Amino acid sequence: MPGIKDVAAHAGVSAATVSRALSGNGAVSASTRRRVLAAAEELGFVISYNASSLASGRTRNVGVVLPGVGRWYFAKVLEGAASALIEAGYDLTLYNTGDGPGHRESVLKEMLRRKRLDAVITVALRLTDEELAQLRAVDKPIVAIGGPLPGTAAIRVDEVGISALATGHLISLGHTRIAHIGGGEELERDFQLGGTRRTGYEGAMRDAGLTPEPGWVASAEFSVAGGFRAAKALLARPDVRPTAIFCAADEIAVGAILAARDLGLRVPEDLSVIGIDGHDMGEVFGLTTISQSPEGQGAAAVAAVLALMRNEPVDDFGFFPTEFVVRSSTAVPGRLRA
Amino acid sequence: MPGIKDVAAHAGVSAATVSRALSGNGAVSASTRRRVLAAAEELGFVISYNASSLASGRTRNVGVVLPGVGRWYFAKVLEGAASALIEAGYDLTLYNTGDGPGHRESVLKEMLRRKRLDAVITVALRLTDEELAQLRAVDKPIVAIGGPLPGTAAIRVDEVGISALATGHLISLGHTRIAHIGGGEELERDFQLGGTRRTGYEGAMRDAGLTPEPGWVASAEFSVAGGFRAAKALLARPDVRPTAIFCAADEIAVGAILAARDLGLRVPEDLSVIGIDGHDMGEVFGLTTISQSPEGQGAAAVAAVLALMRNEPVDDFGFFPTEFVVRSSTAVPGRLRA
DNA sequence: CTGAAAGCGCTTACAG
DNA sequence: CTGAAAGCGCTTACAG
Repeated sequence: MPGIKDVAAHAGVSAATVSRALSGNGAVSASTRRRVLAAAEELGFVISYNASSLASGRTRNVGVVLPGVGRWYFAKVLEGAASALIEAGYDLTLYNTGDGPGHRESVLKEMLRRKRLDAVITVALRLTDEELAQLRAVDKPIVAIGGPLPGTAAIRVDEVGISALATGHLISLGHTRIAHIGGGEELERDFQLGGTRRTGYEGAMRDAGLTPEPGWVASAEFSVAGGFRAAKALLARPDVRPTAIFCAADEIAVGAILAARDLGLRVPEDLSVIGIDGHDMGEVFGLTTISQSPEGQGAAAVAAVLALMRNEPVDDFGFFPTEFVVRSSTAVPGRLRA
Repeated sequence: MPGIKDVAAHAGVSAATVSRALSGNGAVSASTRRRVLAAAEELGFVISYNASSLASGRTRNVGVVLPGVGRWYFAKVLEGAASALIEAGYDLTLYNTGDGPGHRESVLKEMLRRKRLDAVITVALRLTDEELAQLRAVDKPIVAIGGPLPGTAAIRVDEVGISALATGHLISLGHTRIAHIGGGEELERDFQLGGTRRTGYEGAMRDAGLTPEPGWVASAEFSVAGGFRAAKALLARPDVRPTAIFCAADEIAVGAILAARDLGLRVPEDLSVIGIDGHDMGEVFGLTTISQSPEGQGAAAVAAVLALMRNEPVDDFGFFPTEFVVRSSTAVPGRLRA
């Protein structure tokens, strides 16, 4: 493997000049630069990031910390971040806090501090004060997606707002018997989505003067199976059956639609269902949802992190934009039909 | 940030001894080791991987190259690999060749050669000879999952065998009109799953003396929506309608089940459907499938890579085990019922 | 078992 | 614009 010295010899310049020509840091005459680039190309020179990092303190590597990659939302965020980082010439080191009891601790305590990172992007992570202090001690730019980290740049959608919007959509159609399926307890710790989305639902209900029946605020895993089970329970008793369900995630919503079909209920005639996400599966089910482009969130976090590394101010871009996608799973409730 | 010298001073030994005590390479007396560990702990010492890598040539970092993370299979493989790597104290650098035209090339040409990797795991990647040569030039252990890289350790399921098994299951139930939905063309380039799975299907059909109608071998995106569309087309003409479909992926199979329901066909009474994967969604749909544990494949690849790095021989473990999961989406065809 | 010293392959003031 | 030299923070023969 040729090193910078080989390139220098080949181009008839010093290693320092090669470094400057290749990195763009420092002035180099056009003709010298050309010679250096040609020599590097010819020899197939590839820089050693370790040496470069050690000498410069910059690593060209960004850490992405998330609670799992199996779930749709995380995978999409990761995809968006990976794409943006590769475009910018950065490596992506993946830290999965979710799988395994000690992993979360070892990620936060050790991995992140090994000085191999220029910046950190966290996804849907709620940190304890101690964990946050550890992260900050690294003194690198941090951008949080989803989970607001106090005092940190954040990419986040208006959870309460879109939840109220989704609930309001059902209300405006004439529904009064509206249930909600949110995230389960284990999810609360990190994701904290459940809480905020439920808040939006409850606010919209209250504002409309509606009171959910007991049991209408359920929780489920963020999965089709989770939604299926929760909706089955929710729809089991005909006397207190809701006419609409606002689900905190599209996968839950799909599960709810399947549960309804399973019980012989028609969607949307007998039951309206709305989700949040913009999951690819939504189209097949005609799912009305609020699309939140997780890929876009990942890319936005990368942009913010790159700006912070250049010491550019990151304007507080407010909430990440979402899109209301109306399909066929929501409609006027049956009893109001002509 | 304290360095190795600080620890050395604190423990009253040389930096060399600290290095040996902390890394385990080289002999250190028990009492010295204890003092060093105590000093490191007290100072909150965290090693600089860059410096360590530069000096030793080992990076404690494994690269994982895959064509995307959005698809279920990849996300699960990644999850399994990430978990196993963190357990072993390794970082995981993610390379996504899939998103963006130039990404594949830049990953293979540049990123992988930056000497920041101890080993590489590729997932479902079919490389050109040139790309393979580039990869090999890095001279690090390589383990391929799914996509067989000539001359490389590989984790792979018996694609042809399980496809024949799935098709055979339908045949043994009495089906003769069996269609197949495989992966689309764009998938072929990297995944090459479609091809081998179709081969298994065709072989089983031939062995049973069955000839598929024209149009019964369809292809789709590996997604619910893709399967839905392909199955809709497949089931459109009642005169040549199959009584069973073998789908190359569970997501396709779920799409097929939804398409059947949409057309008023009952599963399994009017149509049997079988998939491959073991997708979490399968249970809700009662999907019969062949489960292939992608997390397990990711973990197995990590185990192989770790062994190779220790210069241990990696036994050719044959095919990665799969599990036949019979649920309610497959049954004796309607016309044979009592 | 331990230490002094060279070296890993770059980057960057510093001087010209 | 360019080069010589020091240094980034470790590891590892080498010598004792």
